[in-house]
Amino acid sequence: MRAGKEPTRDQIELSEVMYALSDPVRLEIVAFLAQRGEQPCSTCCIDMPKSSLSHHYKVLRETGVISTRIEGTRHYNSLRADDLNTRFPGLLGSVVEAIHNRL
Amino acid sequence: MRAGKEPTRDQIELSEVMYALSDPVRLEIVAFLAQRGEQPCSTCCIDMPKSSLSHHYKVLRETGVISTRIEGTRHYNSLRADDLNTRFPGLLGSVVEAIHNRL
DNA sequence: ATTGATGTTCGAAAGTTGTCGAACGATTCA
DNA sequence: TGAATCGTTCGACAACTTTCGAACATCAAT
Repeated sequence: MRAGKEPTRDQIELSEVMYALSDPVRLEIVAFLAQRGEQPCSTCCIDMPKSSLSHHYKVLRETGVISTRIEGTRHYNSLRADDLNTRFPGLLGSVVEAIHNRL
Repeated sequence: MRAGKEPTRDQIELSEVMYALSDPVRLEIVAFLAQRGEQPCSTCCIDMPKSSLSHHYKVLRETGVISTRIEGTRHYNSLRADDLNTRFPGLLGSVVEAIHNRL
């Protein structure tokens, strides 16, 4: 997996983004952020230990799918929609649509 | 990973497709098939042992990304574009475009 | 029949991933 | 200061992936 923190736009790799989106929990997070916009980790109520959830946020962050802004004790996450659309036009949109269309 | 052979259209899962597309070798194969259409394994000249390549084709097949038609000694592979577009509109197109746009 | 061409399958080795509890760090509030 | 909140990090473990050589299966052509 990617090493550093948040990659720059140019550093975002297709294969890594695909990998980040290959886990149901992470897809859930992406769908949540797509629908609600910037949100702290805690508002996405997935029944899972904090450490597991933090792991998934980390993967999304380090692959360039989300960005995290720290404010006080809260970590606000948001999709890097602009960066992703610039790099891979249409990809994020079709993924989000696919998540919402699933049964 | 998925168990059986080729999944039916309804059985294709977003997370599994994303996983299949999270490997550079497999992205290469997908780009190749998108450009050239149905092709036997051997025409996609990726420098790798047969067994490794076969593994990647297997992943693509079992996740529903490609379909394999056997004719004589050749195994012709093609993208399941219709099935993927029905299930996840726009996804395959944006992925293929992204692969071609990469440096 | 033998050989050659295409791919698959098997088994092993090395690396990666997801999950979880426990410990930690930073911030806020009483 | 003390306690609560919000998340991260660490270490461990089981499960899964990637890679590869070797063996195998199937078909075609000699």
